[in-house]
Amino acid sequence: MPELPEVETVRRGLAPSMEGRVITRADVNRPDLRWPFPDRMADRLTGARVTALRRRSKYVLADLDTGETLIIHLGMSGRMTVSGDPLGQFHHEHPAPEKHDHVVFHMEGGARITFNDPRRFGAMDLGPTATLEDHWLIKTIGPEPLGNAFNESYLVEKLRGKNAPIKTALLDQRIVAGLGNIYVCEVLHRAGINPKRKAGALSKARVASLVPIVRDVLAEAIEAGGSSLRDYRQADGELGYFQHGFQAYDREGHPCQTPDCGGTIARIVQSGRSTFYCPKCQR
DNA sequence: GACACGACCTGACGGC
DNA sequence: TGCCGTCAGGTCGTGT
Repeated sequence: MPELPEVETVRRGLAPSMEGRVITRADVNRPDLRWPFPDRMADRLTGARVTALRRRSKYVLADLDTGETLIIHLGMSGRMTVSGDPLGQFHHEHPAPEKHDHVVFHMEGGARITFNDPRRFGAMDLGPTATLEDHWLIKTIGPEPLGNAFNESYLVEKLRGKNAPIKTALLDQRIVAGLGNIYVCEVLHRAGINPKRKAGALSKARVASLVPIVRDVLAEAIEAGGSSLRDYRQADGELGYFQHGFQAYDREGHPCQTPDCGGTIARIVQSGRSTFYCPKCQR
């Protein structure tokens, strides 16, 4: 899926066409994605003005002037694209509808936001804005990695005594929000930490070293517009470019780029998911 | 409680 | 060409 950098890129792409504008109509083309849509979702969205477009972890949050917030998750293959915005930077023409266009928002001003998700692992829900942090999808999520609450002492404390591999721990959204398979691989490679190491057995210094690396990797990926592998597109349909900067992810058999390492990137499976790492320089 | 794994879906790709 | 198996950016629920 889109991980945090991809979701942030999508949010930034959608904001000019959504923030401050009224949803004049919502086409809901099926009853559910991962879960059933909330009752009367189309009715509750129609006529609502989007007062702010935010992000929490991998969720896009559209605050509405009705007192509710639309919660959107892109799952593994979700895309949100803008078309027909005469004031924006996007294609003026509306493209022909495609298979898997599940929800379409028609915005005041002519823009159309299309949510397309072939695998339907995505989700949408509505919840009261005032108590959004208590929403069941949000309440267990850990701190934002780019915020102040994610710091060295927090991570040291959170990983203390953990038996799970550090790779698995960093994927755990309760520990830190927004990291997915790609960026955890990249972070551990940059940190020189073997993904199989037990999280609780790492020294405090090594755990602490992860914090600035997590921030750097995510910030660089956002700057590059995210990573485009298979399904991901930015809101304007363009590709992200961070995949060209991958040091480990999807590079099995390729030489490790770490200076003077000379190792070869390997692929293993942890918790059912591919891990890419260099057995020579990640210890 | 902690952890591993299956399930949810569709599509792309490689091998035969 | 076409079929089949494998894999994919996530995460909830279940079993151990």
